[in-house]
Amino acid sequence: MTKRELAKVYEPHQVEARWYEYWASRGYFRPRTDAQAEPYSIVIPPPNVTGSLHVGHALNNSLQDILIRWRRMQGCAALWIPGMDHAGIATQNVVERQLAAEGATREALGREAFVQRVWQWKEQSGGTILRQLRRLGASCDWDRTRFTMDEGLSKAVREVFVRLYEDGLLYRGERLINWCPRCLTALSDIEVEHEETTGKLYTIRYPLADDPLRHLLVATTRPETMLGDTAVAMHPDDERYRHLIGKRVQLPLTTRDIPIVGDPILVDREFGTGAVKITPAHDFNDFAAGERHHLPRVKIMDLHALLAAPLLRTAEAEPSVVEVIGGLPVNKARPKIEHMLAERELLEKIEPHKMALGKCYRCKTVVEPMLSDQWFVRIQPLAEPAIRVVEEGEIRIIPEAWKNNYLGWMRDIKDWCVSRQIWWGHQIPAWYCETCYGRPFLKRASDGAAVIPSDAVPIVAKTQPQACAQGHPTLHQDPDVLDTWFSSALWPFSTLGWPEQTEDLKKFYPTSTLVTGLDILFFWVARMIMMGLKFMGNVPFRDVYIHALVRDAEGQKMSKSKGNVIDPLHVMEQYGTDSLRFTLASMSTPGRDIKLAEERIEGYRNFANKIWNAARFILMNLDGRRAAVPAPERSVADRWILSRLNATIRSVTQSLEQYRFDQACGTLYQFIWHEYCDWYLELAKVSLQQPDSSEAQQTRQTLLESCETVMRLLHPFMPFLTEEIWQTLPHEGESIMIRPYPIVDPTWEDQKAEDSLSLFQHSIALLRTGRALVNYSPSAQVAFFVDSLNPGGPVTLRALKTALRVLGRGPVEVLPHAQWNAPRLLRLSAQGLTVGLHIQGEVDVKKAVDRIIKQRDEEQKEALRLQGKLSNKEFVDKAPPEIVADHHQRLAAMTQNQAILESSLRQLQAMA
RNA sequence: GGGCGAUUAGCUCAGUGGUAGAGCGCUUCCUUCACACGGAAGAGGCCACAGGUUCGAUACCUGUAUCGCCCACCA
Repeated sequence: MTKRELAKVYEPHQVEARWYEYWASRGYFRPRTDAQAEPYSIVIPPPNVTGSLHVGHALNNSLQDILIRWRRMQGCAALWIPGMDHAGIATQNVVERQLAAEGATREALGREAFVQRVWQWKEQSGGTILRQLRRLGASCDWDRTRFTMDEGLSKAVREVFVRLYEDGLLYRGERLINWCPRCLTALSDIEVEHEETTGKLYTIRYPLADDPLRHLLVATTRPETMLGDTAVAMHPDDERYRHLIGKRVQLPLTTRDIPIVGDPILVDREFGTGAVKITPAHDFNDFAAGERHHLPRVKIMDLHALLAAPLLRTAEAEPSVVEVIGGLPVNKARPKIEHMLAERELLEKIEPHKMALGKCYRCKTVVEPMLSDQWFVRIQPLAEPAIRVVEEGEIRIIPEAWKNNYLGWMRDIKDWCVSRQIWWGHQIPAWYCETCYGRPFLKRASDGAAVIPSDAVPIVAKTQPQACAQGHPTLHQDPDVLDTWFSSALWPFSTLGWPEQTEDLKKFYPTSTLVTGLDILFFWVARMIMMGLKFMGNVPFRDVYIHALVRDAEGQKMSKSKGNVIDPLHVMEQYGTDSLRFTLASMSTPGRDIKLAEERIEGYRNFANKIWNAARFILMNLDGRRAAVPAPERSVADRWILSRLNATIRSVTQSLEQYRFDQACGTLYQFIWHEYCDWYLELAKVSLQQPDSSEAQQTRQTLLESCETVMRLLHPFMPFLTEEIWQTLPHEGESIMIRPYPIVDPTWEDQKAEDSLSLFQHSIALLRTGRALVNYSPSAQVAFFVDSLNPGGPVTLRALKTALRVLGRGPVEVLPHAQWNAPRLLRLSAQGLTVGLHIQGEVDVKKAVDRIIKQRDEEQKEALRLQGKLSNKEFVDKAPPEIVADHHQRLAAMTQNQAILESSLRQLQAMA
């Protein structure tokens, strides 16, 4: 396409698809292999295989792509490893829902067929998100795409499991864990979300066993669990109850009586009645208290969180009670219990009470503390070095505010429950010998899986053993799978080929930067640090950049149910990928959530179009011109823009080094729009008026050079637009994305040119203000004077006279203010600069008069303030001299301004 | 209950111990040969509140209020 055919409006669509294909086909996403190139690597936070791109992903991956493109252009061997997470529970839920739609269940299908079905689904519809990342421009090395359940990563998982076990950092045992009664699996502590709710605090009368007419008052929020009580506790130093310790109470609704124990840890004397029921099988505190007092654990709930009749009978509930609540879920049973207690006059009172309800992070079902056999990682020994590397700065957390968050959690970390009672995931590499155990294992009714007894001895191995140590072939593999975050924890080294000692591993581990959201700091980041240190002996990454959460314009979390979701695919379709990327990056202020509104994206779409048209202008002027010898020296304008560009390069690079994407974008926006387009292109037009002059040739060269540099500077942020323009400009090389990133060039720095242009800009601005005050159309030619009271000012202005005339649209004279001699002049003055505008014909000067009066009054006020400060002895003595001098200077300038404004005012009033 | 963060223009947000800034929106003017997804000129702020430090505080310190987030087994 020739340059003249470029459309007036930038159309991102074909451009994006075309260039992405071009980059991919030429292998630019692979890291360069020359030995001296410094490695720079990022592993992607693997999105769920079920996922599709939402705006959070768009942010996360835009930032990663900015970093990786930037470093690649800087000459690093830049590697960005993509991949996906199998997302155990989430994926299982998705496929189960599909089955349900077909009227099937996973139990009916059986484990093997179900897992196969998930794989099948994964091959067909999984990984949509990776295609969407391409749309976003993500320059991942797709040849290295990994999946947490692919062969290599599964091998890494087994290796880690075995070694942790051998090192005594993994154990299996019966503990109270968080149980999701809908997903039917254990959850780790952080997989439980707490939600504040108002419940009720029940005060119940427990009759004393030896004196049933007297009662002990016990407070609880969960009366339905009382059937599992095995003791009542009070503080041993509590005067009210001390005599009761050792006695027993009759447990209402049952035929049991239970002991009264003293427990200073569990009981807070100030709360409730000072007496607490202990239900070791259904409450975390009570479980611990039960251990201290060697209490039995009475289970009254099954895995669906139903108060199952057989369990209730075992708990010695009265038959009539079993009749009423047997088989009911917790929330249905509670009012029945309440009613029965009230009937027996055992309910003292009910008060409203605030409490935090735990919910499953995958399905929002209320979780139950449940007693069961699970695998745990002994976390303390892993946490200690992981704390140290962050404390000592070997890993930097950015913004630093989150560091304490991390350290606080790590210092108080609990053992990690890693077994899940689902089918989709890495099955635990532990086997149990039925023969050695001595009794046949029970079979679970639902799926026929062996129920492994608590005290069975596991054989942990990387591959399935044929027989146990005694030679028995009667082995059963643990039916459970590992927490999905177990494999994610290995991601930075498993994706590089570990446990093999690959070249990639040697070159790219530790990775350079991890870009992620705060929501998975504990789930993922902390665990990667622990596992990296344990298995690689080194940190998994140097920098952790934590970005914000994207919310809607009202600050609400985006969710499908609220209907406030901004779909990045839709946005890219409508405004272009570059606009979306630039918007997200420019809003990435550290430590603050992003409230994303569509208008914002539109604004940056306009920015992209502005750039497009600037480039179009340059191309039009480069095109078809007779070659002239460039002028020996660059013009002031040329030197100025190169000096400003240089400062921009410095600033953008510094911002990127500090992960200040917002600052980098702001700097680029300001420079490109308000310096490059608003001023430089206008100034360039002046010298291009004689297209065949050597000055014009020099300007064309500067235009080309600066534009090409700006494109490279902007490329990491707006990869498509910049490639499209860059390819159209005369250029060297195949693609902008493999050209060097601009570096600061000291020879471009030119403070004198910057000062000159600053004076020029102020003159034009003042003149335009004057024209607006008397309503002159921008095209009308109006003569004007200009004078600078600063030394050197007039010389500078005279040198720029042509530009003043063209941009000021009128004949201009640079003369000392005293020599201005015209009957009708509108004079405006600011900062030692004065402009006088010839007023022609009939104009309404009232607006100008008002404006000048206003300005004069404001300046008077400010002058008085300055005078006051300067006559304050303390200020003059104690403030830094440069500040005092600055105040003096400003006061002087203001006095001059005022004189001019006054005379201007008199003249205008005479005219009116 | 503990910890952290926020409070600046109508909205979304930068920012600094010494003249308060941007984007969007708003008002007025302009279709001038890069761009109306544009240009120009404007209006609009006791920088949450109260104390303190300082010659000087929107910025530093303390407290208060409101909002948000994270953590937490007080029955």
